[in-house]
Amino acid sequence: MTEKTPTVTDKSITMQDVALRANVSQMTVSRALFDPEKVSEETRAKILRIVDELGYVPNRLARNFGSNRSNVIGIIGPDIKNSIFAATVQSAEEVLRRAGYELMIAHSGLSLESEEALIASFISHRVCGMILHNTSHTDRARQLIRQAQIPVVETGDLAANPIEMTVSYSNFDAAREMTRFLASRGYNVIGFVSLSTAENSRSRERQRGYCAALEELSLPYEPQLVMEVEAGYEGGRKAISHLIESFPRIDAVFMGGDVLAVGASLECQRRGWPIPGRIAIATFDDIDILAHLLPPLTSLRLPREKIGRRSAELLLDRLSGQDVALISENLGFEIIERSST
Amino acid sequence: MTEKTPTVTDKSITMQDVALRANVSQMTVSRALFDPEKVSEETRAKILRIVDELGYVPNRLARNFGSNRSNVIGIIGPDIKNSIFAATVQSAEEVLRRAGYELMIAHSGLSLESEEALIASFISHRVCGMILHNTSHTDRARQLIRQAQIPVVETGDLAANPIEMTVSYSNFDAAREMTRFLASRGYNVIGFVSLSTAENSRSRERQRGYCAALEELSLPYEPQLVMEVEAGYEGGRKAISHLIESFPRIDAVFMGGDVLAVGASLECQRRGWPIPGRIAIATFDDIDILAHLLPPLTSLRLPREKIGRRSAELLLDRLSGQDVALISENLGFEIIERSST
DNA sequence: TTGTAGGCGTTATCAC
DNA sequence: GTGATAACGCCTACAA
Repeated sequence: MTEKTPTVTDKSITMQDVALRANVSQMTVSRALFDPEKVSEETRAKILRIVDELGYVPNRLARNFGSNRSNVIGIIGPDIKNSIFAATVQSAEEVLRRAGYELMIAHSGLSLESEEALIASFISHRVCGMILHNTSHTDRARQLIRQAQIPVVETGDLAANPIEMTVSYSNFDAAREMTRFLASRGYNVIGFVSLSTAENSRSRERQRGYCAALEELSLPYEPQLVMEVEAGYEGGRKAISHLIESFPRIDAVFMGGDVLAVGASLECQRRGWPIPGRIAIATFDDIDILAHLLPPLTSLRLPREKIGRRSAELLLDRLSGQDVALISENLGFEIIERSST
Repeated sequence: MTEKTPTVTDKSITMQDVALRANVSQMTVSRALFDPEKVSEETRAKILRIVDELGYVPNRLARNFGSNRSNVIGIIGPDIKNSIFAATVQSAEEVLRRAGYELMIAHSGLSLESEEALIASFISHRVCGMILHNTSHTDRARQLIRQAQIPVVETGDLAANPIEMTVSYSNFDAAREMTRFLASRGYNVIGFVSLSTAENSRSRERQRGYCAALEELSLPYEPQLVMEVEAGYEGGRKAISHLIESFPRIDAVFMGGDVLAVGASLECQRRGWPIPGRIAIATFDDIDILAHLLPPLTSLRLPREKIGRRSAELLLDRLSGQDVALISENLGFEIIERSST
């Protein structure tokens, strides 16, 4: 058996291997690859050719370790399947990868302890930055981040007490505006449905916004009009049935979550309750389906993609040395009025 | 200003720091943490106490580098927002994290070249394994993986030519079965709608399955009954309108994608076309909403979570030394019959 | 433009 | 059970 192809070696190729073949020092190979202006045209060409021949791939682990700075950014959210978080991850990833960074991902459920453990894990990996889709953290989590001295962007809500940078819309403002919008359209017995406010600070803020608007509008707060349900279409269906049956005067409902709203809409259709004739429906997060429902649902368009993009950009700014202290970027929202109100 | 708290140090705490405080060598600290049986009860306790006091966090970068084996697994899919991929990521992450691994994530669109670049990037990070939500790859991508000698699981479809391990259901089989199912219910002018088969091998396999079933059933293949549309609800809506108007004899349609099916269902409602009276609808991927539509849609339940879980488990098996060569795990699917057929 | 020396924080290996 | 020492593959800093 002739050996036309080199025998398979177990160890991967290093810069040293390239250097030997090119008759240069290992440092010159390093420069040719990552600091090309500092190497003569000629040697660089030779080195690149050999790199290609050998199929050399730089060892990022060694690079990051040696230079004491990684190109990995960590991102933590409650649930990867969650549409806002998924959009954030995707758009952040696009920006970061183009700039040469990698993304480490983890989900924490809604547990702050779990988030803390994930943060610790990321920091032990020496991530050079983090995006947290959450604005409440354990004390130790905050301390870990401070100690690690890495840039962090919080999203999911405008952090009241940001660690450093926060990029979001305000759940409170958005809910408040939408409630006011419903009132401006003549509805005055407005229900509010969300996920558990005890577990989820975003739901809590939305509920607060709803309450604040009622107060401003001098509308009475009716405890029976405020519900918390389990996630899922079923939750939305049950909620609207319950509201209509237990509080027949209700004329509008503001669903604090997209899936809940779709469930509610479908339940109304099934029951033959006209929207908005019997009840108007408005909701958070303008997911695509809302425009196709019968009738299309009025909703809050959140800057999903932009949140990820801006978060990434701010991280990059900080990583390139810009020493901007506390940043709070309110990306706002938009009320999309459709025929459900 | 008295110094009650130690001055902030820029550099993070190392094993050496712990070792000095504990009056042991740095190696003993390493053992106390990661090989505890090899250290006396007494010294271990002392070391752990000091680790805690100092808030020492092991440097994973250094560990991975020093041991020449990382605890990071890479995962690449077409689109993080895609429901099947998101479920795969989430369930894989749960299994892997429990075993002490991290996840690096990237999305490739549908471009094989882009996937290749991402694979190269992951390999340069010395990921210890990969999950690819795709079964077609460039030659160089395959070569990179072979050369890196890391375990890889392919998902998204049962790979015809697996690199090593593949965990999925068969898109071909599933489409074939569903088409046969529709025929068994008495429908015999069955349309098929999917995303672009040129760009997406999964769509292609689904279309092939549909065609194969027609042939087995001796039903004629009508080119006008087979459509490819853009992703989104709008695509599904346009497709069903077009099919019904241009081929009125149609009595059922098999939507090769969940969003398309929802769009089609909503369009039928809007048009007043009874389902299944005017046209029956069946679809891929039993997303939650299908059960709540009017009428609920018959669909293929895919083992979404299980795909991620099993992929992760197989990787872990391989990483713990089990040298199983080619594995192809067909996780199957299930037809969920609802009133739309 | 190129090279040399030293170090990054850990693990592997061998000695005590 | 514990310690010393040499890697690991690259980058920083300085020298030629």
